[in-house]
Amino acid sequence: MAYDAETELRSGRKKPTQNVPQAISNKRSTLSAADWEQEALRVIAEQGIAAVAVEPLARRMGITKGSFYWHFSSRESLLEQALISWEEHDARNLSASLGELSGPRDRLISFFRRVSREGLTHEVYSALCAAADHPQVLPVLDRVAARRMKHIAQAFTELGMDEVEADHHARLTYSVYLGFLQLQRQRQVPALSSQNFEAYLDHVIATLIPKG
Amino acid sequence: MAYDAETELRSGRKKPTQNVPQAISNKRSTLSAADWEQEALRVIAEQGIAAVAVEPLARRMGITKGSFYWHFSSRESLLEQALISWEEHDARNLSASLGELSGPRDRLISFFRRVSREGLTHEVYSALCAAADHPQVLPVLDRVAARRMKHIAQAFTELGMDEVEADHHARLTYSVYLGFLQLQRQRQVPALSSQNFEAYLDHVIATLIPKG
DNA sequence: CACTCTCCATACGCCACAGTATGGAAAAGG
DNA sequence: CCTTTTCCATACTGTGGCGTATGGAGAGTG
Repeated sequence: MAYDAETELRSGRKKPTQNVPQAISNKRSTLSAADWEQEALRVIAEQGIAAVAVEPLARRMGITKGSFYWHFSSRESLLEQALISWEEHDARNLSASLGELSGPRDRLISFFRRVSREGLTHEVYSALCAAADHPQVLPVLDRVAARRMKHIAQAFTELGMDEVEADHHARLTYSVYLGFLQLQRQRQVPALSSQNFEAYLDHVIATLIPKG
Repeated sequence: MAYDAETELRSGRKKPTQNVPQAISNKRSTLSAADWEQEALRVIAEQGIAAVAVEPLARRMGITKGSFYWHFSSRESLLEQALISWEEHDARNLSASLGELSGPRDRLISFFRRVSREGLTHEVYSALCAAADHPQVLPVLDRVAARRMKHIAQAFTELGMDEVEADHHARLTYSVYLGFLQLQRQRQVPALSSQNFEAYLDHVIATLIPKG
């Protein structure tokens, strides 16, 4: 696995420690646009898109708006950049998973298991799903979902389904994933590490993935 | 079916037509708290919870805040009342569907088919799911999901599953429903009336519901 | 050393919305 | 008919965020 929760979003440069009592003063003395993007993605994962506000974000980073508007023209452009960055990362994740496993059944199982790894990526995705009405988010969501479902449908085709059935089954499978994310946001799902979760996952796999 | 998109939210009393150029001036000359609640639910369905703001809502109803703060102590209490009202309505829907169909398989199929009817109820639910992080919404979501999943698990039990398996399958089935709502919000789902949708629905039923 | 360019702090104006205060019109009750 | 109660309009304060203007410190460069 090339990415996990730790390395997903490289932890970035921090600020120059001026008068902020945080213990994380290190690295560079100046911020880059990428730093703002990564912090925005963290906020999205933690509190959703609506929480991505310039001034609170700046406070969170121990800095002021002055910096932000030097790197970005507006809040909107930050979102745009952050979303692009995240989407590219997600696309890399997907093709990476394609390369590492050969069998279609393994790839499908890995798709579900991936939920418990890559925490931040899925938290961001979950938050984005919650903002599907946002004009900047919707196209990203569409592309990501389409990519993933195509990936899944391909696997089902390899398992012997015809194209129409594979498409339906891919949509169904992906819906299960989306529904799981929703239930997870409601904390109505067993802990990812519990054995109850493992039992559920086995049930899902047994129901959705033909025994190859 | 006791409720459909038209009668779900009874269209309520409107305002006294003072200087607002709308064509819907009728009925009572004074508003009730219930009118505010219903309008709030419509806004939730259309634009999500965040769009439920006092002044915009008042403008939408052709009235001013003065009215609102006579009926409610705060925006928060409006949300509280509206959510309670919706939850009660949804609970009635559920038990109504329990009464009208006898076989468990029919009840499960009807659960999915119900999505295309009861438009407003599901639009509200979909919008609430998108705001699962909201402290007032979360408990409502929990209760509603729990009720529905219990209902579904009961049907699967009647179809011969043991309790654990029925619970897992109910969670899985409900996840499919939730995922469908998500894809619907992204407009990545065939139109509810299309034959493509019917084909997908057949696939879902064939995959998830044991042939009794 | 002076000069420029990079990055950030500070202060400002603007707007949207929450909630309050108060008065007034119209219906209800006597 | 007069009074009380119900319901709403208007005007106000306060808060929080967006975007702008401007100046200043620090590093890099001649």
